[in-house]
Amino acid sequence: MKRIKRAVTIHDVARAAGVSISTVSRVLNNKDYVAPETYEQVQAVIKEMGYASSLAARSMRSRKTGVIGLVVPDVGDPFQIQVMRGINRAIAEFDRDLIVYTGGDFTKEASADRERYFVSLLNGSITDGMIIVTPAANDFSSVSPVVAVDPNSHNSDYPAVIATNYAGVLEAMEYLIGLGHRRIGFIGGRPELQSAVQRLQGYKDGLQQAGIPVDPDLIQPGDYRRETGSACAERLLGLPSPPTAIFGANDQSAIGAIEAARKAGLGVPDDVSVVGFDNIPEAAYMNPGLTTVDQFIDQMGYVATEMLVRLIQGEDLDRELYEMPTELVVRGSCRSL
Amino acid sequence: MKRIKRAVTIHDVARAAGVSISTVSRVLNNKDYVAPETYEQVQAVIKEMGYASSLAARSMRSRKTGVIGLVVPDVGDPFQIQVMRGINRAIAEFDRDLIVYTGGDFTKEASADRERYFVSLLNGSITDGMIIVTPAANDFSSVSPVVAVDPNSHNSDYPAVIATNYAGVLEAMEYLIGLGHRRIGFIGGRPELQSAVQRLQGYKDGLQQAGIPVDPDLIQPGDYRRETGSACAERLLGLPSPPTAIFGANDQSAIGAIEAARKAGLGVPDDVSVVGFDNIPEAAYMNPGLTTVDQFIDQMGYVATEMLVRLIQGEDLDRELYEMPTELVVRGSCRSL
DNA sequence: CTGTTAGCGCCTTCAC
DNA sequence: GTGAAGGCGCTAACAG
Repeated sequence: MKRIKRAVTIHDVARAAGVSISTVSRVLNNKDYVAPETYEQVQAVIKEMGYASSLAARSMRSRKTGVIGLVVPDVGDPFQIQVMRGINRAIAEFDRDLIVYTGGDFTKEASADRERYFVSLLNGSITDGMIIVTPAANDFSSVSPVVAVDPNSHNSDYPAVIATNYAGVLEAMEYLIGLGHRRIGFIGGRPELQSAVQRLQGYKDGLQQAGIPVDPDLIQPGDYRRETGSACAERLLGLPSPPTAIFGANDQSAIGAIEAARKAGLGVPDDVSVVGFDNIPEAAYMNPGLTTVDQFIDQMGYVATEMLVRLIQGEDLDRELYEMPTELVVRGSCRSL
Repeated sequence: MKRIKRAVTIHDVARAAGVSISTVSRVLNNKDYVAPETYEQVQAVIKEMGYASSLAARSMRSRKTGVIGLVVPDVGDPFQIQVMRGINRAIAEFDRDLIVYTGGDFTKEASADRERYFVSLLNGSITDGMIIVTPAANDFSSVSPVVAVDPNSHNSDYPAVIATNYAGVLEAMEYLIGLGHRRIGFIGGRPELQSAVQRLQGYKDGLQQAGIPVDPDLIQPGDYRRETGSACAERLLGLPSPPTAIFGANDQSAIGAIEAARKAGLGVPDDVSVVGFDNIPEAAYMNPGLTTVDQFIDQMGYVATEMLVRLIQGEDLDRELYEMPTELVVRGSCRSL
């Protein structure tokens, strides 16, 4: 490993090239006119010395760094991975760099604090702007713009991208009810997120539109995680009058529900139908495939990045809230009664 | 959103609190003695103004930032996710911050360049040290330490953590051969990585130890990705004399192989036995469970972080190469002939 | 215990 | 075209 004793600075380059630091700075930034031969000269020295300008120093002088920050609660979560994919795509396209921060396993309170900490640590100093996925915190103080993906219920004043959760669930409920299901269980999401609230509402309204009363026993409080989904489904299936279908607020919950069903010796879709929300890649891999509501996750990441870049460039947004249309994807996890 | 017009600096705080900037700096860093009442005073102002010191400025002055950088080629890969989990655990324990960079879909050449770029961008300026997972590049020029997880074959001079790949594969081969398998296919990993080289060698030597000749047709060049594993397995199973067992250089390859087998109407383990390497969580979820070699991935991440922290603190390492012992985990994906 | 003074590495006027 | 000088926000001596 070529471990250099002391970092090579713009000074070193200038000295080696026999020019002043301003000239080096100029060739670095491709601004102002530099004599072609001087340019080549300096470039050669830079390459030879393996010089790279210090992000720290650079960002201190000029407000733009070209790097975007991303805060995700859990890198292991498929939803969040998909969002990252979309962001990565956009990052490449907009010629930015991406730095991501990810918390560990924290309580809701602790993650909110970590999010705030990271925003104030990075934003405006190292980072031109940040994207926060499913924020636990509901306010951030930051010089630079912040965009949320699937925002917290209490920070609707941030620019954000969110799916048409309500409409999506409604469509899926109609499908389920059309199949003849009347007792439909629901595994909720992280209640502090708008998506979770909207999906729950869609569930209730879907029932009501069909004239089916809402049974509180059929609504289990989840948190978008697979294990929790499994536990919720277990309770649902253990009810005196168990549901014939289960709606997971996201695919992870639904997958957990399927696991619970199998563990209880129940077949999907033969004994219980299951529907999810998200359309993560796993949903298609499964056997049978999971019927779910596609919310085009990676596109959400892309759009969020696009919005953030506009804000960074000082442009205005067409709309502060981008609503990603959803689409029901029917696979094999449901059957008609 | 509380968007502040201009970032509040240490100056603003000092002025508001009626003290000098050094005093503010002192309370910030909890160093030197500050009168308790002054301390409280300043803390109050800091909180009220929502002040956060600029990482950029801070890291420019003092060589320590407390943040560790991580470069992972693909955040969507389960192996890498597990490594990150381990790193996160260590980060919390050592009271550091973690910033991760992840490339998009690049060619090998391009990712090597991106890795180098990021190391020089961050290391020594924003970051105290970096961990590189499965590096494509084989050299980095950096002031601050770099530790690799599953290193490139050509940079064995970096501190690194790697599993006992050779021994692990050997053990699995003995198991397979003990089951009566003689024609065993092999799906290789990313050939530039030491792990891939060692695993291939283990495969060959395992065969030879049992007196089974190595058939080149049975060795397919993979790249640790599921899709590639699937394609390789398809070729293997299409051979005039197909293998009765397939060894995937990692679990992703093995899972891809299982998919390919199913697509070809073959049952696992009834028609083909499959073994993987890694023991990613998915391996246990599958049905049947995947027999694989556990390399305690998250522990690798933990150890790498531990090593890096020592290096950052100027301590010496007991050994430059930490070898994580592996362990065969037998599940249901193999059967005896 | 607290304030003053140098820079850290870089970009940006302003002269030449 | 190029160099010199100032300062970004902060910490680390050095005085008091």
